[in-house]
Amino acid sequence: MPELPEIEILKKSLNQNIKSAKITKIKINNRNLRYKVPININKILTGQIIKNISRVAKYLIFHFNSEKKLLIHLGMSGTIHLIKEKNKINTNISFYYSSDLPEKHNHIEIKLNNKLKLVYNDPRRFGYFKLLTKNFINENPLNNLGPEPFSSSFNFFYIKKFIKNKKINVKNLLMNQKFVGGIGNIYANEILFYCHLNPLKSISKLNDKNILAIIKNTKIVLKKAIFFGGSSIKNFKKTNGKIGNFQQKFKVYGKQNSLCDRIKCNGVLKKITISNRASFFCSECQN
DNA sequence: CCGTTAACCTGAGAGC
DNA sequence: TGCTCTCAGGTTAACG
Repeated sequence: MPELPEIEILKKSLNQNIKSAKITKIKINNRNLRYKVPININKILTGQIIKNISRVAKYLIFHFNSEKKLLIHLGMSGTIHLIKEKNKINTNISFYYSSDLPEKHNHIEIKLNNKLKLVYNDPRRFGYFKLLTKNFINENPLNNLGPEPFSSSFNFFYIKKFIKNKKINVKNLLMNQKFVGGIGNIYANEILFYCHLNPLKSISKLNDKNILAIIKNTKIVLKKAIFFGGSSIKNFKKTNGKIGNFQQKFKVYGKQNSLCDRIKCNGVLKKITISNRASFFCSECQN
């Protein structure tokens, strides 16, 4: 569920609260995430000082005072909570809005030397922890990602080349992490609305104007979402005590049967399924 | 190689 | 109240 904007917000919150903290102990309650949590993670990371936390696409990367790195992907339902050790009172940082730490599915607990404990909660267990060391550089999932949406390498010529001889629709293109990193189902739908593009449109029929619109609106939508603190649906997400508010700005996601927001368009938003994912669009102004 | 589908999981909500 | 069914912000193995 978390896409680029939500991970970006989470990254900022974590840097504000646990940068330069030292890991004193890691407790694994359940190793069975998408991939098994490394059994030696406690031994490898205990004593490490968190130098910085960065984001690439939908991945969080913990950097330490050594070559080691910890990669975290939240999958569909992963959340990170920082709680105070002694009284278990929450700090204001958790991916979801919740006044308490959930009782179930707290799979990994990382104790820090600043009286805080980072807890990884993930009911569906689609997320995972991966250690990156020199020896495993070839297993780095980041190697398979396309450019960051805000980077200069996500440009007209790159897209021209990427879509050449490919035969998929534009929605699947945006969600393909090898094409561009960080866009998921919500933002793919929203970006296509801003582009006036039907999600089913074949990428072989995209003209130059369409490509430029994709580049421009991808940046606009993601930046706007970050500005509003990400999207919080169902369970609300906190970022330093505030929930994300971008869901209030949705133009199409989850809004089937509503009227199109665009001025001078009287279309009714539709919901269809594309590659097993819900897709929302206005059939009047997205062509 | 390419594109599509099913599978991995649990929980919330709808409908009966 | 409780059962069954569907759906969910992601990724990828397996298949044709």
